[in-house]
Amino acid sequence: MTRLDRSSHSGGGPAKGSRALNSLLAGHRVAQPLSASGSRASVQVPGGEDQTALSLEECLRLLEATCPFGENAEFPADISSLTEAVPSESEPPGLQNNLLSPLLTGTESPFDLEQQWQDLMSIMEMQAMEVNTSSEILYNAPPGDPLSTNYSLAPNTPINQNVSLHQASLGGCSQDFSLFSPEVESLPVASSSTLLPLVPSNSTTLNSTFSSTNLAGLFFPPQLNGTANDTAGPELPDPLGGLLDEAMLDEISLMDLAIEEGFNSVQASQLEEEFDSDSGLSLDSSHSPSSLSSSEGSSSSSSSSSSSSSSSSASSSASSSFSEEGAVGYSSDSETLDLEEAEGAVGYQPEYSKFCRMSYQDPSQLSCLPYLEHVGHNHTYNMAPSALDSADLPPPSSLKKGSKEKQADFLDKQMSRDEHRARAMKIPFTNDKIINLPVEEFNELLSKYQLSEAQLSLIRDIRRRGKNKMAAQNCRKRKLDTILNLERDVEDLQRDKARLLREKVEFLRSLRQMKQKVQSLYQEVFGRLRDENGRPYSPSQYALQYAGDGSVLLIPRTLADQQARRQERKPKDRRK
DNA sequence: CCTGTATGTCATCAA
DNA sequence: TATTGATGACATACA
Repeated sequence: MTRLDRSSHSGGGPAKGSRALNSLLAGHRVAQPLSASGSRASVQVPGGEDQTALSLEECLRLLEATCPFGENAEFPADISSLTEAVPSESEPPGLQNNLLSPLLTGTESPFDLEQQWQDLMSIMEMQAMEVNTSSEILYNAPPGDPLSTNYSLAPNTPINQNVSLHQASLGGCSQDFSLFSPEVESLPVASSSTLLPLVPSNSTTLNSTFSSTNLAGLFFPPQLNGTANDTAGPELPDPLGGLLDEAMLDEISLMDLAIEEGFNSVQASQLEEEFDSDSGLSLDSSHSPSSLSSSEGSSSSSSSSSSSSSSSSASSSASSSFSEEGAVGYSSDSETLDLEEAEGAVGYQPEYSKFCRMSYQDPSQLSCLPYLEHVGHNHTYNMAPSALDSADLPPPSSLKKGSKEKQADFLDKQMSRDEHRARAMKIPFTNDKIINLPVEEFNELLSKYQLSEAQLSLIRDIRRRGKNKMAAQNCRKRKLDTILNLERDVEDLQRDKARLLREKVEFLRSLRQMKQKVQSLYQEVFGRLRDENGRPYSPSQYALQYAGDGSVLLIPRTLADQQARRQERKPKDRRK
């Protein structure tokens, strides 16, 4: 938000006195030559007298450049009442349709700026939904609402001490940001660059919307305009004004903070409503890491987990399965095979299984699996499962028996049910081979042996189950990864949302500052105007208005309001 | 005992 | 058509 910061400090507060005003204006020095019309800014009284009280042109250009918002919709009350009071015939020539043109002429293509503004507006519109509740409240706030109070307290506002500036500064400014935009685009003022983001998106409507702008109506309090105040029409809702409430801005900032820094319980409660629509996925930051770690480890540590679980399980289960299947002894070859089976049962990763197959060809490689090292010394799984089941291992003759028993138990625990079945059915090769060999090799292997139908059926089941087991593990891993990715996406989106909200708050803050600045400048300019008798003009009777040729006109409020009202109608007619 | 988690298994579909 | 992978559903073991 550097640009906003720059914009905010570039203007500073309204200056008092000509010197201060000049310095203030110098701060907004317009680098670009005057618009095509080149006419000097002038203050015109409808009577025709041309009273250039001061360099209004620059002042008002500054005003425009400083406040790219607002439209004639600002003060329907003033407009409507004044329109009724003043006949249109009294319009001074050149007042219509040329209120802004000088400021627009010579304007360079503002498309890129417009694009920026459009982007901003789209973001704000999207997010306006989220703050709608509070916004609506503020939109409909009565004239004496906190907002009006807030803005009536604008610093250095000599004219409107007792005036509520709610309408002037808020009512319409947020309604249409296009009001002053042309200046911003056309004037390469140092400060203008800081305002670029606020350039309106629709430059084509600038002339129409701006031409009728009644600056007095914008910035002078209804209290000063007796008739207008009484006949105030329905206020147009201000889509942004409500957002400017300081409390709400702070709230949003807090929410953003909460979002960015993770959701603790308190913050989560604050944001509960905000993120109610989130998916059922747990967004708890504390949850994510744990779930992530668990999932990450699900595959990599599957072997250890399975081994630990099986080891912790009672050996009775293994021995019972042995008793069920009641197979008999294995050859020494089958011992090695069993070792592999144990591996196959534990190793879930396909790579691991392949490695196990290699280890079959070179059993010494088993040593790389620490928990299988002592398996190599276990000779008990040569015994029939029934023998193991009955716990009648070699006669209780020596201490070795105990260790062998343990090893046998350990191995049994490593064996899957299919491995036990395979052993029971005297399947002459490892489950790992059964499962992982390619079809051709698998069929080749089967053809080498004379296998019974039951054995073949078991082998096929083992292969099917083994493959499905790995598939299930992969499937679960994928599922976890998907969930994790989704959670990450949600977090990213929440971060983006928080960032956008933060930007929105900054924009609104900047906007409010600019509104105050424009208001002060207007009052400064108006307050320096003097009539032929050297007396100041009454804000209740006169208003400043842009003319299309770049001049600034001092016109009766009634007339200005009438014009504003007329301009207000035009868009509606067009819509029809 | 209940509950949540991890894992294996089956059924099914699709490639 | 057989094989294989993916996945939902269920069962089981376990903490």
